[in-house]
Parts: sequence; structure tokens; C-alpha cells
Amino acid sequence: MALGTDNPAARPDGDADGQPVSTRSRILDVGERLVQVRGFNGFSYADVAAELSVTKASLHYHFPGKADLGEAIVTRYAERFADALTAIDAELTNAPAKLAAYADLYAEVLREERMCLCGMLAAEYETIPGPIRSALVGFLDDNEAWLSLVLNKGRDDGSLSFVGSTAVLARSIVSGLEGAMLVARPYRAVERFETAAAQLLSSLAGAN
Amino acid sequence: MALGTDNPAARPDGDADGQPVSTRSRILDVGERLVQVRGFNGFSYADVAAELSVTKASLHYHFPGKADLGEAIVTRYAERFADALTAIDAELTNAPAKLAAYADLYAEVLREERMCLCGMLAAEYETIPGPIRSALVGFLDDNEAWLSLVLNKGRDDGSLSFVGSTAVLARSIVSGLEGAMLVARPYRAVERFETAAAQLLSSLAGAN
DNA sequence: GTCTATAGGCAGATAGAC
DNA sequence: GTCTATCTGCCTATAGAC
Repeated sequence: MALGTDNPAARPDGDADGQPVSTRSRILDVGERLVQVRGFNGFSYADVAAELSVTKASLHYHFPGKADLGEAIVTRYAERFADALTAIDAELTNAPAKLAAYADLYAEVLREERMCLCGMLAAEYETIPGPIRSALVGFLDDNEAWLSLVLNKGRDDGSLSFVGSTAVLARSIVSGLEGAMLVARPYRAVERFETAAAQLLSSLAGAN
Repeated sequence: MALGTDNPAARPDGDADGQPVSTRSRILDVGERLVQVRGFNGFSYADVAAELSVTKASLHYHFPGKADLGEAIVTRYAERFADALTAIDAELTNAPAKLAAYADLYAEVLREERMCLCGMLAAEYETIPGPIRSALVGFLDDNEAWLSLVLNKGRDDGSLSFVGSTAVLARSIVSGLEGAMLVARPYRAVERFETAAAQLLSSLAGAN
């Protein structure tokens, strides 16, 4: 949800508050989607400019280079994702429910026919600029840290039961969901993701 | 092992049989590695030509277009992977051991600092030519089919115990391993893959 | 802030000599 | 089979007018 509302098609002229959307923000919207669908190496300033009906030179005013644009995309995405995790913490107390909500964040991205931004950039890791790499690793670390807290709390209150390292389990959840998104895309089948995610959560944090 | 021996650095002038290596084959070796490391959109004919000390025009003689090269890379990779699965079947009878050997195929790719070819192409799915897409989906289908056979046999002979659909489980294993590779790369940590793979196999096909 | 115009480089690809 | 030479197009990026 928190990520879904950022679909630029949902607010062509203004956001939910009726505020005008800045050019900078619209560039980030389009760029973000293009990175998720085509990859950082798979889109160009010309693509963004055409979608927004502006010139490439105008984009360079807001983001001097493509690396700057990419870094801003990842940073904003990470902030938005962190907000979504905060919202989950505020709305849910049950650990299994939090994990399900977490998995659903991924599912919503996939429903928009996008790959997770961080999964896409992980694949392109060897070819992306250093600052984007750093932002990506920080994003992955944040996800693992949040999951570790949820897992620990769930184990403490008895709502989850698992053996072994919490950190390893958190990483397995991140990688399991990323992989499920990755493999579902060629089949254009969200159900593939959903069944794999359900399998993952039930077997990793269920009644075993 | 079956994939590791294809490292071109291991046989600069000839293969294990002492046969000369064809130019076509060396182009595929370099191209395959570049796709795995940088992605199909992340390398060029110029990159391959420079590594082999030939001209781009020479590459176009062997592979008229980049799409042709990409398709040949995936086809050869799939054949080699199928051979590796056949070898596992010939050498091992125990289902858990087969699964561990399967996971180790992925680990060996990662040790060469490569991404799984099919995971990389899955990320780039929206931007790759149709024939490469088809070859990719066929490769994924083959993997799932082989895993399904192993899982069914393991359940029948009692070496594995799991509930639910074999097909769903097979898909979860593929996606879990792909995701583990994907996320391990930014950290350049093979151990991340190994712990996630162990977690995956023990929880999915272990004693639960 | 956005535009036109343009620079300089690299991409994939082809023609034709050897 | 491999080469030199070349084409066309797109890429990122910049200068300077409005």
C-alpha cells in the first residue's frame, strides 16, 4: 500500500493532499518505475523525458547525472519503505501478521508488474555507481534489522517458534521473497510469488 | 563442478581433451561470463572482442546479432546444467543429498563471482529479446521438473517429509536459491548464500 | 526552470578487402 | 574467418538563449 500509492498514474496532477507535484518528484516517480521494470542500465534520460513531455536538458537541471538520479531514486524508495515498516509496527502487534504484511509489500510491487527496486539493483550490482551500491546495501541492512526485531519479539511472546540464528532467518526471508519476485516475473504470475511467500513464511516461522 | 569447469581461464588454449577450442566456443565462454556478471544489457560486442583480441566484425560473423549470441549462451548453459543434473542422478541416490548437490551448483557459480545466468536474465526480462525469454522459461521449467522428481522420490522412499504441493515446493527451492544468490552478491559473501541455502533445504525438506 | 542546439562517445551492425 | 573502415543511431552531458 505504502508503495502502491506512489504509482504516478494514480495522481497525474496532484497528490492526495491536492498539492501540486514537483517536477523533481515526477522525475523520480517515472525513474523509479523504469528502474524497477527495465533496470538502471535499461532506461535512459530520453525515456523519462518522453514520458513527462520535457527535454533531456531539463532533467539534467534537476539531476546532473544519471548516477545522481539513481541515488535519489534509491534513497526516496528506502525512506518510503521504512515508513511502510513503521506503519506495520503501528497497526499490527502479532509477529506472524507483521511478516505477512511485510510479504504483502512485495506482492503489491509485483502486482504493478515491477521488480523490487533493490532486487533489480542487486542483479546490476557490478555495473552501478558506488553511491547507489552503498544505498542498496543500507536498504538491505535495514530490512534485515527490522525483520530480526520482529522475529525476536515473536519468539519471545510465543507467536513464532524457530530454531537457529535470527539474523540468518531474517536474511532467508529477504532473499526468499526477492527470489520469489524474480522468478515470478518471467511467468507474469503473481500467484507464483504468493505461494512461494506463503511456503516460506509457514515453513520458516510457522509451527516447526 | 559441471559449471565451474567452464571457466575460460581454466583452459586458455584447449579443453581437457587437448582439443583446440573454437572461436565460437570462446566467444560463448566470455559472453556467458559477461552476462552473468554484468547482465545482457551491461556488456557489448566491444567487451567480448577486447577480451579475445579480435574485432567486433569477427564476432558478427559467428553471431549476426547480439540476440543470437544471447540465445546461444542460454541454450548452451541450459544444456550444461541439464548434464550436471544427470550427473547428480548418476552419482547420488539419496534425495536430500541430491538437493544439497543441486544447491552446490549454485554455490559454485557464486564462488566464481557470477550470478546465476537465469536469475540475471529474469531480472532483465522486460528488455531481452523474445527468443532469450523463451529459452529462460524453458530452463526454469526444466529445473522445477527435475526438483519435483527428486522431491516425489524422496517422499516416497521416506528420505524427505513435507506436506503440500510438490510443484510449489520445487518452485520455492528455485526461487529461494536464486534470491539467496542475488542478495549475497552485494555483500560479496558466499557464506550468506550458504547459510540461506542450508536454512531453505532444512526447513523445506527436512524433518518438519 | 525549461528550452534549442550540439558535442563526443559508444552502441550494434554492415560492406568489402584479404 | 578475420580484418579495416564506416554507418547510423542513441547515449550522457553541456552551453547558452529565453
